[in-house]
Amino acid sequence: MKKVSINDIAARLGVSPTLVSLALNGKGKEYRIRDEICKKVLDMAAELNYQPNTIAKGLRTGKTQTLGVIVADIANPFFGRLCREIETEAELMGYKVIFCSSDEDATRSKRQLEMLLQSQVDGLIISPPVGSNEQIQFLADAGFPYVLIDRYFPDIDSNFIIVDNFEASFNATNFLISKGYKRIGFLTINEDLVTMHNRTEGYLTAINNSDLKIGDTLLTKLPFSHDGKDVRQAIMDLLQREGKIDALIFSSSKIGLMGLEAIADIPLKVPQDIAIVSFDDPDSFKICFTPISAIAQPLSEMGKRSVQLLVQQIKKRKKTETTEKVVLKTEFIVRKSC
Amino acid sequence: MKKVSINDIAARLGVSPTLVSLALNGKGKEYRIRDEICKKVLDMAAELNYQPNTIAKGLRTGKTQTLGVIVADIANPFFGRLCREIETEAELMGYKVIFCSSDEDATRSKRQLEMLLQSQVDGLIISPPVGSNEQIQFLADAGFPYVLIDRYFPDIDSNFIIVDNFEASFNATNFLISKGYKRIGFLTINEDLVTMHNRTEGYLTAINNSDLKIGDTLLTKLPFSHDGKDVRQAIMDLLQREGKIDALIFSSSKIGLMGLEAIADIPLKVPQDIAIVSFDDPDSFKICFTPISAIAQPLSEMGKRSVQLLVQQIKKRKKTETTEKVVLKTEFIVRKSC
DNA sequence: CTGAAAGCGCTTACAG
DNA sequence: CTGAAAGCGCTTACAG
Repeated sequence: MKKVSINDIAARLGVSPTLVSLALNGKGKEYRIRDEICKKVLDMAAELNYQPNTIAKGLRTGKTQTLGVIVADIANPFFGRLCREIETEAELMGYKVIFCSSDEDATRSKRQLEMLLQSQVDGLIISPPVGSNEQIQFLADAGFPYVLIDRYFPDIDSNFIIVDNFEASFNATNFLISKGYKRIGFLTINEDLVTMHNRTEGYLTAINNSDLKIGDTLLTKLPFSHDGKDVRQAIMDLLQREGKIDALIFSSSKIGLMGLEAIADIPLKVPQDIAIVSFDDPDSFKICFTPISAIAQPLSEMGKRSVQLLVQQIKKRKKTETTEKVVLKTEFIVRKSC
Repeated sequence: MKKVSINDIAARLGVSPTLVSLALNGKGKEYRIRDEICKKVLDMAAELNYQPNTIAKGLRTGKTQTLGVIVADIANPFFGRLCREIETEAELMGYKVIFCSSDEDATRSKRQLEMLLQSQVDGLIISPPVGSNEQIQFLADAGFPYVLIDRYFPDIDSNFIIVDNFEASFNATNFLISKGYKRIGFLTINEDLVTMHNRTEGYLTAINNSDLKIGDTLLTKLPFSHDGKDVRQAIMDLLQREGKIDALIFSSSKIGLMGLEAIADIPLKVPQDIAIVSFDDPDSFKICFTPISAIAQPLSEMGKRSVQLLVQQIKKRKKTETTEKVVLKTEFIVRKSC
């Protein structure tokens, strides 16, 4: 496959590569190139099936029209759908995207960040793992265009798109309280992510504002690395407390999926034995043994806004002085599980 | 963010860029550069936090260490997990990847293919939509490295990785027959994809080899564009045939998910009212009202093999004369739905 | 209206 | 052992 370049077209036509470049880029008018010549160039390009080499262009212009995205795992339904939204919006705005899954591992994300920077991406959308603070600080200091998504670091001034996790958690907990549930458990992970922290705080605040005298006794934090067995064990523990739980909130779809598998296996009947609410809203919750009430995040808006915010930043020549912090609302979808 | 180049290092050290390039690429020994100089270069690179510009390298060498992937939709659990496997294996082999979702639209995939080619990807992994035959033929004619995945075009000699869809479908149908089900429906889409075709053939062959005298009367093909309502309607139709269906096979997880939602809504009890088997095995099938028996594809192996096969092709300088056609086995996972 | 020249940041013969 | 030069395929002042 011999690739045809701008020079080939120029040679065939006996004109300069400059002219070909100008004509091809629609700058014919601007540079007052004769229409007739312009047309000849376009025709020849079509005839030779000319495909511009975008990396050569990128090297010259310093813009690659490529975005880098780092999320925890593109196979996870939450991030997969988010990535899809990002892809679609990016395509609309003329960007392609390189996706990376960090597995919430700061070492991996650091390697991926370096790779993306070396690939000369124009900007980054990142869901930063615990411990990646310096990586983000580096971007901030360098004035490199980036947008954080799903989480942020309170001590680093960044553009970010998140949802109001505190409120979502607070409302869901209050909903359960209003339904008469007395012993409401909360299952989360022991991480320093603000996202998870805020979800826990929302739950605890609702509990402490209520007449339920349970404090944080039904709050369980799973270790950072956990699997289905750990989740099952945690649920068993909550069931064996004096006055076992009558409702349980999962702080993410990942935990929720594992938790529901355990619950089906124990088995417990939902909502008779236990009421369930989970963060996120993967397809599975709709066809679950009992459809699960869910705190759905506005994935489409999150994806779109993050790309828009990023591209806006890329386009701006001077470093932006003020960062934009977008906090979106979640939607509480009540199904039969409570 | 001033980027530091090989020339900056050379200037600082008073040596030539050639030397720096050689040292940085570990060719010091090969070119008998003094160890001492090599070390100085490496130290200076570290000190200046030098990041090689991979697109400049790509322009010069003709290799970008980038793979292009086109699937139907990265948010679809099947393709999302497949992409994740591809990402991981590609990273291991030193490649980054640009993912595109074609939505099974040949016009979109054509645009994406052009974009990827213009981006100088070293190779492509494609799940080609109906009607994209010429796009694939073009790659084949050009001798461009590519691997098809999940489907292929019988009349184009390509490398591909698929599963044995006929056998999977044949076995699953026979399993239902052996369990005593008499009126086994099959819900698929009216597409010309071999994958879907083979699944249908497997079903029909099993039915026709049996004593069940149903022929293709319980085979329903949905229109190319279908939504939950169409699926629901199709199931209602099958239930209203004289001697309604007692078992139903879904030919993909996408249809399965919509079908199960309809079944929960009608409502039908699984497996009492109807037994269910579905192709693919998303998480949701495990926590479904009744866990669903599934035909699981070896996603990890598919992803890994496709990358390996592709990279092997890229590395080979001469065009490969023989293509490799990999047909993997599926795993039939029996759960409570039948 | 059009072209020659420089340069983006690399690598790779080639020469000495 | 090391450097000068060319070139990958573009774009962009600059000159005429």
